[in-house]
Amino acid sequence: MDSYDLKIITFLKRDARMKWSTLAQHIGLSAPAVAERVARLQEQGIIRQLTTVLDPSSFDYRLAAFVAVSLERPEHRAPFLKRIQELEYVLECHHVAGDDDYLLKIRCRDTEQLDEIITYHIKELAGILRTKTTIIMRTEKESLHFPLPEVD
Amino acid sequence: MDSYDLKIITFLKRDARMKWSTLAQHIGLSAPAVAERVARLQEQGIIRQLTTVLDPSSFDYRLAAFVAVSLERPEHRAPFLKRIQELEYVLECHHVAGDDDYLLKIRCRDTEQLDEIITYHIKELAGILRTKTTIIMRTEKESLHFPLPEVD
DNA sequence: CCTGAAAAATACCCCCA
DNA sequence: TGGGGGTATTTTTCAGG
Repeated sequence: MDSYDLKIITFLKRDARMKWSTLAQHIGLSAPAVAERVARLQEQGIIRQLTTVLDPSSFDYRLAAFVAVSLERPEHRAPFLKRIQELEYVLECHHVAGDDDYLLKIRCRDTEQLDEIITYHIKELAGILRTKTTIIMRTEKESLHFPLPEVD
Repeated sequence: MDSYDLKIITFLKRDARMKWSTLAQHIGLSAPAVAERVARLQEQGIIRQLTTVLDPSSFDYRLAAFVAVSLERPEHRAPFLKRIQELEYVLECHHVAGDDDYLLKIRCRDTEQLDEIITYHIKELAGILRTKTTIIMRTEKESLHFPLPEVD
């Protein structure tokens, strides 16, 4: 990955549909070269996906929450993680250090739906010691993009 | 927003660069109609952005952490939020209910850099009562995409 | 990685329901 | 108002160097 790749990525972060030809002009390569590099970056997994970020409130997702989960014993892990992958409302699941084992980020319609998800889809599993729910009242910043090395 | 829009969004989530013509074929509209709808969805803010998701480890981001922050008094909020917007390593900032005031998600190189960010860029501010750092050891799931209503 | 030609997709027009 | 169709133009793709 060289500085051309970095420049390409920088532009594609802002607009994933930018035309190869205009992108090529900006960075000083030909369009085929740019297309080839992007294909390679995708194959290498450096670019995970070119995707669409939607506005949650437009789809009636008005609630977000973090839910900390503690498991009783290690053997409860596998079924828990399987369930987490199935639950579409659970957007993130991180194994964390500290008092609790996992920290989930959940997005759903309202508190009633959150209650349903936690009570009937998570706590219902064997080996859930406890859950600790933290409601998000306002999201002040939500970025996908960590800083990239500067080029030029 | 009708079922055509939902179908369009569903495809664009998977591939933001999908050609209007192929997308149009899939959902049963003409290419110009699809292009027009996507432009409208962007104007309305339903589509926030067409962007690129990168692999953090490819860019030497090996550490992620949640940092809970408590502020002394409400007047410390504005400068805190301003600083948060400036700090590129802070990807998310949520105002939460409960013991702490804000929950940040930070992505950086290693623990030393995390220490530097917390100590010299966050704790350094006036009115920071305390911070509580939770290291993410493994991310089991990390999705941008909440479930959309089914169509057809 | 570039050039150049073939193929494809897009944008813009007007027409229609 | 919102979608279809046709055509000029742009863009992408693919070959060869």
